[in-house]
Amino acid sequence: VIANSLVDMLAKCGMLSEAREVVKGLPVQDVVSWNSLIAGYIKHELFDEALRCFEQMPVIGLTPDVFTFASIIKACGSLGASCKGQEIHADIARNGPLETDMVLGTSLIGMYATFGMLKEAQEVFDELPGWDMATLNALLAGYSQSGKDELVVNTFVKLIDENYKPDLLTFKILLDACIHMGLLDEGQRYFETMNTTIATNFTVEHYTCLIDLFGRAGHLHRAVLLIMEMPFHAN
RNA sequence: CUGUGGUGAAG
Repeated sequence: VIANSLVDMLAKCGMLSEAREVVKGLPVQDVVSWNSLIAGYIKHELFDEALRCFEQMPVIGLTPDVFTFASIIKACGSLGASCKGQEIHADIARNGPLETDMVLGTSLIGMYATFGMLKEAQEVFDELPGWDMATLNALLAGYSQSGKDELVVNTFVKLIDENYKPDLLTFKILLDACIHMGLLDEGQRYFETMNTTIATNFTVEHYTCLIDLFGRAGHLHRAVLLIMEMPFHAN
């Protein structure tokens, strides 16, 4: 247990060969040691190394668990490995109970979103027993990435109705969609509504996001106006 | 309450 914490720490710091050595030297390697290692590889974007570990697990008699799958599905997404990802998803589906895990579900949604496979993403979403903001953001990001800007906005409205509390990423996706559609006014209106109605404490980050989008969309004037309006020091 | 997992693109 203590050794696993060490592995995790080393892996998080990017000392991956050291982490691997520690795992190798363990008298009993369990699934947690390997999960930590895999998560480390992914954190440092060594996705194929993560996949290699994943394939190695059964060989040494370890059964991947829900943690392993959540990580490895993310790796498949980052690698653009859609076949591998779907293959692993099929294994997960065969495993019944895993399918209802929200974190794993979110990871799957994110993966399908990056592949532009909205139908699959939606299916995973619909099967889940519950959703949190990460799940919803993954789905919204998928819509956005596939150019379904109206769907982003509609879903956002629905989500507000259902009392979800959007976070910074939600705003980025929403505002991005608005501006993509050329709906600058709507975007800013949502922004202002959110700023006042919804009990969200807007930070300088939120403003930065909208300002950035205005600037990028070629509306420097509006960006400057916003900077002057915001209740912070410009930084 | 022994340790490990999830949320887009751009910059």
